[in-house]
Amino acid sequence: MTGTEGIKYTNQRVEILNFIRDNFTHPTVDDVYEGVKKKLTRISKATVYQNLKFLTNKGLIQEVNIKGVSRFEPNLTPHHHIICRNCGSIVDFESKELTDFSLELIKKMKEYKIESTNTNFFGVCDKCK
Amino acid sequence: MTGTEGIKYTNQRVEILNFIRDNFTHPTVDDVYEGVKKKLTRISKATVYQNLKFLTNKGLIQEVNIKGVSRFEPNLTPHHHIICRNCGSIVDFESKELTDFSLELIKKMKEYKIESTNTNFFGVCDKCK
DNA sequence: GTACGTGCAAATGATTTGCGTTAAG
DNA sequence: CTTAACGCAAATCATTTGCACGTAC
Repeated sequence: MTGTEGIKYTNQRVEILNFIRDNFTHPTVDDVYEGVKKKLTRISKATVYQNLKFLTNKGLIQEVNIKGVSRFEPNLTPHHHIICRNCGSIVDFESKELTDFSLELIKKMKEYKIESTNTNFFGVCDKCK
Repeated sequence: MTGTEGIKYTNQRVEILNFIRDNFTHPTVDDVYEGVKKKLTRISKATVYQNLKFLTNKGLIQEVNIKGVSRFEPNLTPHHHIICRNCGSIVDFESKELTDFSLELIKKMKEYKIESTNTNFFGVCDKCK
């Protein structure tokens, strides 16, 4: 893993990182706080904020903003999201095909140097149908 | 235009709506407030918030959240966004081809009833290159 | 005339910051 | 030992709400 040199692995930081790595539900700041607090009862929310920013900057986790809410995920590879407008659940949608198609299409826009792309799908999940 | 019956067209509401209809830069709440204040100097920010929500609910404008910031746009048709990571500029990218491709692809996910889709492109614009 | 909208100030909620203390390397 | 991280409380910033007054229809 690159960028991991010189990181102080405090208990708090490790628990936050592990929590996100074990969670594919795209937890919010509060989700992370509540989850980590079960092990580290004295952790403060400021520490959670600080570490989520830190880990994101280090590229160890990724931040996604969905409908104005910050969420965090361990999946660092290019992918897409399917979002249920009823229950708010979010699942990853891996499709290199879609990523490639999007990037190919955007090449026509010569004014831009595009670096990444992602597609959001909004609809209703199985449970909510 | 549907849904426009029974709307009280106050000065404030009309100016806010016109401001967004004339602006294709995806203004934030503050951008709208500053812009409309030039004509209606006594308008309050609460009124701007209330009307942006109101107009969005009525389907007269659309809200997009980009990197955690709420923005508003007059473009009601399905489209995509190109975002410069340097200057933050956002431009619309019309591509029925991409929308259709995305929707076709997602049909394989039988668990979901997808209603809409949109793609964000991140990169560097001409000026910032 | 009535219901809805407005402006203002206060309330709420999310996130950041300052600072004295603690712990990783 | 030294520097970065922690916990806590206060500060900041975005957004919402309560209410007395104003205005569209």
